[in-house]
Amino acid sequence: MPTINDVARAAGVSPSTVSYVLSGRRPISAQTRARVQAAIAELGFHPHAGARALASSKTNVLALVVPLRVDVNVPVIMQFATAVVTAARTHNHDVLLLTKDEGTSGLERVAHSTMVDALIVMDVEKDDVRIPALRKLKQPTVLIGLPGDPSGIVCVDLDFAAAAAETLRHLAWHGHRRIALVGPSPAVYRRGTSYAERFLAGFTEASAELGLETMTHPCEPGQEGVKSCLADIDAELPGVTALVVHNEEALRPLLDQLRAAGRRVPEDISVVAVCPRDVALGLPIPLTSVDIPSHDVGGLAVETVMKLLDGRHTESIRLLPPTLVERDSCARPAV
Amino acid sequence: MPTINDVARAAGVSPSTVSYVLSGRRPISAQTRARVQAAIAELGFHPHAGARALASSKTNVLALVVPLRVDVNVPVIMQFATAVVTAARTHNHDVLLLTKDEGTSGLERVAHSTMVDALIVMDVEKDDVRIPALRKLKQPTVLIGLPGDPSGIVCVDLDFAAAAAETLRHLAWHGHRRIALVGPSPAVYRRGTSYAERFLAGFTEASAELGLETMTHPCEPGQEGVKSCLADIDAELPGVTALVVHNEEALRPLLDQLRAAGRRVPEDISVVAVCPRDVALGLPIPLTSVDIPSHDVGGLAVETVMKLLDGRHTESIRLLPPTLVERDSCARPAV
DNA sequence: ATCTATCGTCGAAGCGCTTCGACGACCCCC
DNA sequence: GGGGGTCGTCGAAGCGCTTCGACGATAGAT
Repeated sequence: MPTINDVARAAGVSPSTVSYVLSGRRPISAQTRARVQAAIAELGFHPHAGARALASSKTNVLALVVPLRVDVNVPVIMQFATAVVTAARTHNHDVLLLTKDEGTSGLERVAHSTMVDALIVMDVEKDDVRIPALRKLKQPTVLIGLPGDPSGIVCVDLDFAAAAAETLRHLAWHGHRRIALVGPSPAVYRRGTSYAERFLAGFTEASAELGLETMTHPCEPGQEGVKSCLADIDAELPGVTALVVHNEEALRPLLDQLRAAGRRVPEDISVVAVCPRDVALGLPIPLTSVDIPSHDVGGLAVETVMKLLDGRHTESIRLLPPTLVERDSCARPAV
Repeated sequence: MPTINDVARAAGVSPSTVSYVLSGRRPISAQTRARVQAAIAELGFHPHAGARALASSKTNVLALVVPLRVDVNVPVIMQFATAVVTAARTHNHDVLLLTKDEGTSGLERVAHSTMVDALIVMDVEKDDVRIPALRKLKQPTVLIGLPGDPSGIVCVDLDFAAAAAETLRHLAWHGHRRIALVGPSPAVYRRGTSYAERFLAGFTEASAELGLETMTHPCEPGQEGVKSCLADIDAELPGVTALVVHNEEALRPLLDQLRAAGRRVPEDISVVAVCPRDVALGLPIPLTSVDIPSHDVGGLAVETVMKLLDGRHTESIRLLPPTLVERDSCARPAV
């Protein structure tokens, strides 16, 4: 492995000049720059990351903390991850992958040992124990999600409250008045996962504003969970003409159950989902849905991190506006 | 951030002594060690990763290259990734996440700049362009999968040929004689993805050994793909009593199609799948399957990398034996 | 023509750690 | 009781890079 000294010698300049060519932090004449670049190319020089980090206090590495719980949303997480990696690369950064189960100590480890310049943390909970630790780090942090007390930390996410309102507005516009929300599993609510609560709040509020008759119900996973959820809904709010489903796993069994019960979608009952685009498209009936834009959120997280690293200002909460895409699962209610 | 000098001063020893306490590479008296450890704890000292890497030429970081293609197997990849991260952590290593789309240059970048000690590469293809580049790196590499020419590189994977044999043996034991393989999509074969070919080869060979009447057919994704695949199978090998499905995405539509055609599983037709356990369990009928043990393969990859880093010898190809798990999708054929 | 900026380059210091050689102190054995 | 080990510790030399201050050269302003 050639070093910067080898390059300097080959180009007939001093090492610092090579460094300045690389970083552009001081003006270098065109001829010198060309000679240096030629030497770099010829020797196949790559600056030693550790040496660089030591001298500059910058690693050009981001930490990404992902949940490794298998129970939910694995593809979504993977989408986030690849979006983050891809976006980070456009800013000349790499990504160190951490799992949530390392907890607070994992964050402190990589931060204190200066392995990373900044952190992106997914799957934050309402009273996430990691938040206080993150506040103390010298590296900036961006959360994907919204904790109970976001003060001192920058957060990005989809605007789930707006997403809920959007689904109801769409259904109301189609003429629906009695609508039920099939929510995530009770475990998700128990964990205090913020997007669940924000969606719920948005749903309730928009329902009141639009003067709709609605109800909400969490939904356990599996065929059984969906079955009992639907039964509860029929009992509590008979004559429901539309369902808003904020639960990826329930989608497939839900469609199965409806079909088994002889209720056609969308003729007898409309369905609007909140899920990633490919899930909405991968079902027997392409679902009208508010897409969860993992890719965009991941990209936004990286952009925000970069802003912070540049010392630029940024709002402390950035919510992406939802977009509802019409597909085939929504119609006017049967009279 | 305290440095090793701060710790040394606090403990009343020299920096090198602190270093030896940390690394254990030279004997240190119990008292001194205790004093140093106390100082470390009190100051909250964490060695600077860059400085360490510079001085020791070790980063304690592994690169993991994942495909970011969305079309296949996302959950499996995520399982691999978390398995790798978890296993790496038990060896005191972290994981840098790279995407396959950075290609050869991404590998060279992280390797030449000494960001990582070793690489784990997923989704290798038969004539993977990255292989020659990997051979040239000074860092050891472990592939998950098997390229056409694995010479000079260590590979780990599930033994897909044995898995195929296992499915046929199981079906034959149940009394099945006419069996079709529903394979991955043609795109997978075209790409030269080794597990597809190895499974196919194992299937054909075991079929001959067991004297079965079999056929094989790739399967395009989606309901349509499955439909036409089943039609082809019925045309080419009428009276098939069992299907071996080596195609995760096809599983669900396949069960749908069979049901729609009034063929009950397992009474009218048996199905054995090759897929991750949770996929096999998540379907309407729990499927008898050879589980793809992402977790174990990921762990094995890390163990192998560690061996190589320690300079220990290891076989150049390590295939995990498959295990078939009986569930509810297999029965004796109707007479 | 003189003074002051700016440009382009160099040299040296230093980032925080590991590691090698050295050196007492101590123990064991003949 | 002197020679040869091992034990426990220190000092110093780097690892490869960035960055600061310095300095000659050139250019612009007066």
